[in-house]
Amino acid sequence: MKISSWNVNSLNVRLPRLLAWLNKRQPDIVCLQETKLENARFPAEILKKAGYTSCCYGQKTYNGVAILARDELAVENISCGVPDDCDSQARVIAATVNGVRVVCFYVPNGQALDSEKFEYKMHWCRRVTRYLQETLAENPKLIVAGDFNIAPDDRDVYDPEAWRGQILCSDEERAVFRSWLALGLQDSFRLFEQPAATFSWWDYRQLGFVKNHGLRIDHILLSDALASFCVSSIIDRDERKGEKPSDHAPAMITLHEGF
DNA sequence: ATGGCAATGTTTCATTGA
Repeated sequence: MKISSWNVNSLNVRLPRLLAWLNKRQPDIVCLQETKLENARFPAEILKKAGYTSCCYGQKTYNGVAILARDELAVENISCGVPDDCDSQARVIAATVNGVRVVCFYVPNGQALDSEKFEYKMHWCRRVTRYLQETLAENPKLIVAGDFNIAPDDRDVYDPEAWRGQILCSDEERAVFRSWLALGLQDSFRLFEQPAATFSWWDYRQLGFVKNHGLRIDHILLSDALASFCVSSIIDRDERKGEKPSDHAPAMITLHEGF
C-alpha cells in the first residue's frame, strides 16, 4: 500500500498535475495540503472519475486539507479540525481508511520567531500534541502525514548555518517535532538510508530547485505498530520539475501488506 | 543590503507562503 502527502499550493492550479501524478504513481491514500478551495469548489467528481474517494476541509484563499483514497478502500469517521478547538484555519482532517487512522496536517508557517504568527504556530502545535496523544491512544495504527513546516534537523536543510535559529529550523520548533515522535511515532524517512541533501520544498525564487536549495518539511510519521511494515519512504522530487510545479514535492511511503 | 516567485482576491496591488 502506497501512502503519500503533497502540499499542492492550490488544488485548482495543480489539478492537471495531480491527476497525471495519481495515474503515474498509483498511490492508495493521498494527503493534500494548501488546497485553497472552499468545500463547494473541491473537484470531488473529477477525482472520483480518476478512481479516488475524497474528503476535504477547505476555505477560500488559504490553507485547506484533503484526503484521497482509492475507491475500493473503506473511508470512515471523517473529522475536520481538532475537537473542541476554535481554530478558524482549515489545517487538519482525519479519516480511518481500511482500519488505519490517517491524519493530514498543514502546520502553520510561523513567518518569523518574533511574530504573532509564530505565537499562533506554537499554540497550534501544543494543542495538536494533545490531539495526537488522544488519537494514538485510540488508534494504534496511525499515520500522520503533511506539511509540518519544521525541518527536523540540520540534515534537512541545504545551508544549516544560514538557517540556524530561523523559522522552520528553530530549537523550539524542532523540540515540538521531537515531542511528537516521543508520543510513539517515527519519521518514516529516517527509517532508511537516504541520499544526502534530500528535500521536499524549494523556494520558487533564486533558482532554488536548480541549486537544490531546499528544506525537508513534509513528513509521513508512523506509529510503532505500522513502522515495522514500512518498506520504503521517498520524496518524489521529479514532481517539482516541469511546467507549473508546486513548490513542494510529494512524500511517499510503501507499507508491506499484513499490518 | 535587498529582492528575486507564485497564488489569491478586496486585483493591476497587498498579502501570504517558507
